[in-house]
Amino acid sequence: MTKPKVKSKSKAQIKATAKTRPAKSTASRGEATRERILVAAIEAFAEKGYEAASTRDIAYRAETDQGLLTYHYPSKDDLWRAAADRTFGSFDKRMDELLIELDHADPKARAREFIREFVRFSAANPEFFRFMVDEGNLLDDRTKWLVDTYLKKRFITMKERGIIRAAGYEDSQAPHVFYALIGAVQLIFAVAPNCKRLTGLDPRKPKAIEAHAELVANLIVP
Amino acid sequence: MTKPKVKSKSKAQIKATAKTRPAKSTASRGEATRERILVAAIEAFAEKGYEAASTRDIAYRAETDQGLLTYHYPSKDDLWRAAADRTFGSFDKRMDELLIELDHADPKARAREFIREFVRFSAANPEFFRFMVDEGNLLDDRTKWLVDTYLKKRFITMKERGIIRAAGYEDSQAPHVFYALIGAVQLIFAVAPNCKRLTGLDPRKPKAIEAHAELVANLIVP
DNA sequence: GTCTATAATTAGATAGAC
DNA sequence: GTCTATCTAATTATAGAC
Repeated sequence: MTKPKVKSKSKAQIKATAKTRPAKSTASRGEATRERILVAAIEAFAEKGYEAASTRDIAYRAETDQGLLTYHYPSKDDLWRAAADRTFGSFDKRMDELLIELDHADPKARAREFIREFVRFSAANPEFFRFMVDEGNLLDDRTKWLVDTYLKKRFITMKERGIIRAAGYEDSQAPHVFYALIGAVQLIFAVAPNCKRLTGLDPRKPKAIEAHAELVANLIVP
Repeated sequence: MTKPKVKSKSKAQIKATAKTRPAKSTASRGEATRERILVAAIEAFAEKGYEAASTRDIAYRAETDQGLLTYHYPSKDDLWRAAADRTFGSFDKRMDELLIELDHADPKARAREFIREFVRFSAANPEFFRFMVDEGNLLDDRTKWLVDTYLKKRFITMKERGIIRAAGYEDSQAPHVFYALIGAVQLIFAVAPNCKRLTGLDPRKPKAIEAHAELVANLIVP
């Protein structure tokens, strides 16, 4: 639990509050540790990318040590896959819910609201973009896994649910629309500190999120 | 010049061809080595990010060794700054030329052609995006330097040369337009192998580049 | 200018005490 | 389940021969 040389955000002493409650079973204590490690891993991988994120730093962020991290996740690759599973799994869940909610709207209104909600979700979960870009330019095992396990499903759904056509494009343009949409929506949140320094606008503020949602919805579905 | 354990692309034996020509001065030989190292560094930093790219691998890609790399660039940070200077410097140069070329066009046509040429340049130089995203989410010294030295100038130019207003937006929306445009234009090229596997379309092909240019120009300036 | 050898750190993975 | 200690390998930076 010693702080590694590489600096990372200081954390509130989670364990301090846990001590005030009656002791839980060792099993659920383990589950809680496992969860803290996973949350810390998502944060670290999103911040620095796979190679640059260290398991020592992740363990430190999770208020534990590297030995215990290895107990819960035998290898760094296992930990990355668990982190990606959580990130893309919750994204999938939200998008599927959303498509059901919007089932009765007319195609154009549905496409616009889908995009707006996609912006809101991306602002709250900027790690999605970092995982995708970090694993986008080299076709290693992790990249292939990410594409085959999660992105393919999303790409197909966008076509089948008519988001592409509702926005006024042919299905043959789907690849261009797909990446243009994700880039237009997510880049600003993925480089939020950069944006703040460059423009003075902090894109994480609620007003900025809504402004971005409106702008991108107008871009894609005028 | 020994190959590092971490694999990278194999290179043609540049030195072999150099041997067939009359010997050049040691000064210009050094310049050539310096240049090969810089090109290799841009490639490696764009592929893997600052931390994950190793100076040994960069030296190997440049057909030399880590000792000589350190002779030309005393520290990894120096090398990164030289690589970023080259990348953003040539981008600045092209964009400034372009604005002069388009000086006599009407505002809307100018904005559209500016975007199209921005797409073409981004396809040929995908490293721009990786540098920006890699240094976007943490406000370290390199990020601040990048924003203050290069991005600020581009952001101001886009407003002053009327690209924002010509596209039909208020200057107050400039931050949103700026990042939405860059994301919509560049993501697809930055994750080209990902796009190829996901959609079957290789965005690096000339036809795909033109299709993307047309689509994004229509998005931003309908 | 070039390259080999090496020092000082840090990395992921493992062993074992409690 | 938790944590300390340690192994092996990779990292940046440096020293010095040629």
